[in-house]
Amino acid sequence: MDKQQVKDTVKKIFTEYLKVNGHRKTPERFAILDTIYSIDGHFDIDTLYLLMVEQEKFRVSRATLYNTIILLINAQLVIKHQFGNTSQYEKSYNRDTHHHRICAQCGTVTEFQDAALQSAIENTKFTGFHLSHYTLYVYGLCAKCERANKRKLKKYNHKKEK
Amino acid sequence: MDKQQVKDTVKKIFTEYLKVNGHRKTPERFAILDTIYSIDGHFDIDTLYLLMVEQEKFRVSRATLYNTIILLINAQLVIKHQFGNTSQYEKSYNRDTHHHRICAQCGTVTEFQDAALQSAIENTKFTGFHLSHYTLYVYGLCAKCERANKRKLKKYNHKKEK
DNA sequence: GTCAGTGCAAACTTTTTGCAACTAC
DNA sequence: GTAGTTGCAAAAAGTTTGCACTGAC
Repeated sequence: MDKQQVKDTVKKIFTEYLKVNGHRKTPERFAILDTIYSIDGHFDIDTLYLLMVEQEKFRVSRATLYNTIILLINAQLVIKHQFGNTSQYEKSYNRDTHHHRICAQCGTVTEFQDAALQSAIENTKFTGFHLSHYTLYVYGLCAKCERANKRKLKKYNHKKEK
Repeated sequence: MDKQQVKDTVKKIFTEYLKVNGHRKTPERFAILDTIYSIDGHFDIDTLYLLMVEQEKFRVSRATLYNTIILLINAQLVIKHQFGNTSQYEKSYNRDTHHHRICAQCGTVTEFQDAALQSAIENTKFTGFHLSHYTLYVYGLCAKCERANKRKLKKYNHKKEK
């Protein structure tokens, strides 16, 4: 599915969501949805705000972005991450499944894919819960930080032996 | 392992961590570690602060809690979650593996366990990354919200037919 | 004695809220 | 016309920072 097709589809889904839930179909809301589906990867509210101002497609306030993104999350068109201290968002429709590997020490986040892992999660049965998506955050030490720690330990042991 | 044994062990691990990294062994730090390992489940900084004030064991400032918890995370004795807008923490040493099921609509978080899922994650091979722990957040609709949405949809379709 | 660590308050950042103006229905 | 939505600014909530004081080494 190409980008424009995805945009058309999510617009349809959002329109239906708004109708069913008695919300108005404002131009701001569709401009926000369109902009989000132009972004690859993660973004935060401020980035989205600046991007929309920059593109001059449609000027919206931060408050409206916060309001609208809640609707999009409920409509299952956007998912929310919370790495670090600002909320990160990403489109969720027609997006490849991926997991996040986070260094507990330096905070670097990298994406990875793993078919076995994916099917294990997707085959998990839930009762009284209708699965829509999931986020797996794997924490550990990246190679760089692990080396740094080993150096520290070595230095300390060396001192102790003196 | 009983609670006191766990506390003793983590105290030893933390002491070693402080030594290796050239940090001081202050009474505040050990009081914080001890309090955290008395808490079952999640907590946020404010809850921890109030708990320590209440217990009158050791009065520490919020700033010290923030400072210390970063050390504990680096020492891999505490893990950080970010549901909602406040950071949540939990002890990580000798804690049962569990996953989190989150309702995308009402935000309710429940823990669950699944052996197949756990082994799939733990058997995933990483190169250049030393796994320490992971968090799996499964999002979806809880039974309650799903029912609510179906009612809304029905109401809407009913209206449309008129 | 020295300097890392602490407490306090102020600053900063992100998100939420109140209210008047606007507009989709 | 009317109620939901928007923009703006103020407020709230969580976290970080600066600085003087304290205490671990």
